Amino acid sequence: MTRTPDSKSLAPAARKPRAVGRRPKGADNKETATVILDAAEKLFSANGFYGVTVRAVADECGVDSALVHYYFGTKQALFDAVFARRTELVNQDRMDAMTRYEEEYGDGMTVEGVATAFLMPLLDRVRHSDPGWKNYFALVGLVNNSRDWGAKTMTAHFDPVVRRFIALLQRALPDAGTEDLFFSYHFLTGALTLTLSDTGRLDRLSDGRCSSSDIEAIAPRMIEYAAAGFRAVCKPRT
Amino acid sequence: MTRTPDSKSLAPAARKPRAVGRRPKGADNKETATVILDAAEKLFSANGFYGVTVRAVADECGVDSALVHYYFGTKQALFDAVFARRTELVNQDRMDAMTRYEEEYGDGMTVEGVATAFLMPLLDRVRHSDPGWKNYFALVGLVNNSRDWGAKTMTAHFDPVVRRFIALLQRALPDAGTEDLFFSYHFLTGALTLTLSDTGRLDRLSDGRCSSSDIEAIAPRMIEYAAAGFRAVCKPRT
DNA sequence: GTCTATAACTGGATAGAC
DNA sequence: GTCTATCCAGTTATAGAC
Repeated sequence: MTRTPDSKSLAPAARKPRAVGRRPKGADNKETATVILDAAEKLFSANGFYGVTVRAVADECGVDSALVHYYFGTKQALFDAVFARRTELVNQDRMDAMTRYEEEYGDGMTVEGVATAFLMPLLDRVRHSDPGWKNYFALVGLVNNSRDWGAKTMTAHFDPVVRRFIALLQRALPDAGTEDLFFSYHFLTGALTLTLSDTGRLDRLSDGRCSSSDIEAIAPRMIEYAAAGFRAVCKPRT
Repeated sequence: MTRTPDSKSLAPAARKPRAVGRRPKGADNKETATVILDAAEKLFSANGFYGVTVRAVADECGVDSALVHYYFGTKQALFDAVFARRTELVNQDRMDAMTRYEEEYGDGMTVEGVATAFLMPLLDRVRHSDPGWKNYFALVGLVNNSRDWGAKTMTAHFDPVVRRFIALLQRALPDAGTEDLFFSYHFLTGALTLTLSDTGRLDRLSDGRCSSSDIEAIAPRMIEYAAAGFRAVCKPRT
């Protein structure tokens, strides 16, 4: 991998020289397993499953590569652990937010309100939290656009929260056809996961005027855009 | 890679047993280079750059792995050739379509019209063409959601056509702020590239009622959705 | 729990016969 | 142009000392 530091920089970052001393203990002693997960999350989000070696993960966090196997077994299991760790947390929050919103507004729900409950627990974490969350979300964006295994992974982890979202939308837009709702959701999730991927493309394209990590600017626009889109597509058809 | 046919099927398809006879010549003699590009396109789109080996590409099309190096040099160069081959073609068509639209409608351009000129040359190829185009577009979807090198690759290949698109939108929506236009474009391209990725997720989520490869159903909705979204986000702000 | 050492194998790439 | 044979760096994973 380090054999092609050439042309397009498709290669992962050159591996750091093996950390000489061990990982410093004491003051900053997150559990070793957590340290490994954080490093793996960062690298997987940038280079995907195959673009990361167990050794690169170990070197990234100054831990011996045998320890990675000690804690997680296989590389695949490490990947799965990375993906699952934060998914549970954020999906629980999204479920709760949607439940609260439905209880409060009942038959007066709006597309904006439902979308806010669905999106904000997620976008809030991108906004305030440690870089670990950003890395995790970038990984979700990458997985969501990967054929076959990517879709299977998304389905396995996100179906319940998405079905709940669509059910609420159906109540907010009683005349909407089911297919229109699914397609509209598809457009929303594409916009969302591209934002989460935070590739820097928008930044470059706009000559720095806009950034895909500027959640303060993106969140209200995403909700406005999606709500208008849903209403346009999900109107009764002839 | 074939070492983990376990859990999540994150592993690429098990390699076929080496084709015994050589690739059949005569009747079906596409150029060898083309055959290799098609195979590489298919595998890269499913598994990304690192998830594909030169040997897997060679086996996929019944060609010797040394031949892949003979024609393309490095694996990186092969990837670049795959990406560039169809990009030129489709972008030329999109440029032409936007130019024709502008010439015909001038100051009477609509968001729907501009979006149609931008999107349809691309979506038309997904609809009617050989599976090679589908594989290529899935690869674009994957690259667009990859950090760093993905964004750089997109910028290098797609910036001119996107800047042209945004310039036309600015004429169709004279009151729009530049940032609102960029963010709205960002949402559109997220929806587009998720569709192109054709991961099968929408199909599964909707229990088969909708498919991300059903372009007849998606294209009009995508244009409706995006146009409504652009108008909602790009209105004059206070 | 952590490290060293190494087994067992896969990867990209090339030299050289035909 | 095409194939065989091979080099060797880098890969996952484990056994076993501390």
